[in-house]
Amino acid sequence: MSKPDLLIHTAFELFYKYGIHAVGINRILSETGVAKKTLYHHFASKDALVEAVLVYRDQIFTDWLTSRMMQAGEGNSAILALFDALDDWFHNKVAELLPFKGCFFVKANGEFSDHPVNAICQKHKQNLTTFIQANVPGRSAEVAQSISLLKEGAIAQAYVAGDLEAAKRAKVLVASLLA
Amino acid sequence: MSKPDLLIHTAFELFYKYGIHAVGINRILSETGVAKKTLYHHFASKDALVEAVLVYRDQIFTDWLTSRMMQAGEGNSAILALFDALDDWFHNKVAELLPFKGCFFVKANGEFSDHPVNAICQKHKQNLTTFIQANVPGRSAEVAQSISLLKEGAIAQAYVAGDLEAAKRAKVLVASLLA
DNA sequence: TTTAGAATAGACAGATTGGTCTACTTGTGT
DNA sequence: ACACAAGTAGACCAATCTGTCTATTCTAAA
Repeated sequence: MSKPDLLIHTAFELFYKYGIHAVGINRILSETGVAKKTLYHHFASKDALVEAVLVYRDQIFTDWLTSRMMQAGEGNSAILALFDALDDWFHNKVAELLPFKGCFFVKANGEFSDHPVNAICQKHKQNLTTFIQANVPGRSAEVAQSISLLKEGAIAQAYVAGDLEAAKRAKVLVASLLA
Repeated sequence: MSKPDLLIHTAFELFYKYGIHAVGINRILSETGVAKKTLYHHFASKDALVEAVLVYRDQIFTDWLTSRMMQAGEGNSAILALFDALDDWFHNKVAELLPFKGCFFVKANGEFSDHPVNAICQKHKQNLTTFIQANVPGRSAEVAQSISLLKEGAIAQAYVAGDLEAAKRAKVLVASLLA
């Protein structure tokens, strides 16, 4: 793996587990074995690394979720598959997402205020909502927002309250919404 | 206002806006005008202050939400009132909660890992779910969890995605759940 | 009026932060 | 064989972090 990729990968692991402000550059360096000069050769600042990490996670997560949905077909089956996918995530059955620790974008967004990070997080959520919308009867933006709400609720409830069955609950609610 | 209360109040404002790790002790001191010695006279450490802030917010928030619910009566009306209350919060109509910046407990929880803070945040969510449960037909724990899920989803969606009408969407879903 | 606790300012300590820099070693493509 | 980019270790910097401490003042109750 290239040095930039290694840094991004390791930084994500640490940021996701411990929080972004709680993890210093030096810790990322000592865990990767990469020299400080090399990090600053590839990234202008810690902020730049943070943004690269968000882009990386956006790609991994969005690819995974959309492929799980499309694999199930189109329309309602795709929507229902979304919640089956979440359920797998909560129960740590998805290796590529790493052990479940909530939504990285919600966490990152909460650590910054009036910062480029906030825009990246909002965009990530918007993109997913748009993808959902394409699979909703009549492509209704309203319905897509409601489904996103259920998705966010399931993730938050699973993480903060420790309700690992939250995705199944949300699936029931989404089924009645689509009916 | 007593010094400890002043410190807690100001610390909450800053933590809520900028994040806990992003705000240093010195900033809280300079904004309050309180001496450092005084802070450490009342709180053993920054961690102790953080925990006091969480307890403070728990009280303010829970008191506000439960009183809004009970004010509307019992049972289904209380549940529906919960989402009307959220809607007011999102639109900054609730002075005592300060300008809406998402759920403080979700944010705080995301900044710590295997730390007393996590237990406090989980407890806060559990307490609210228990209160909801008391107003649910048949006192079903399952239904209460689903309503909590909708509540969390509305807050996350309103904050991260900027969907300020999320509470109204959640209210529609909860109505169908109760029907 | 005495006295104890709460408050003050702010110097100080030791650790850690993000970031720069020098001097050197590698690896790769021409 | 040569040149250039990417990598190395780690010293160093200024700023900031949490937390301690001294020396002094305020305030309220006995």
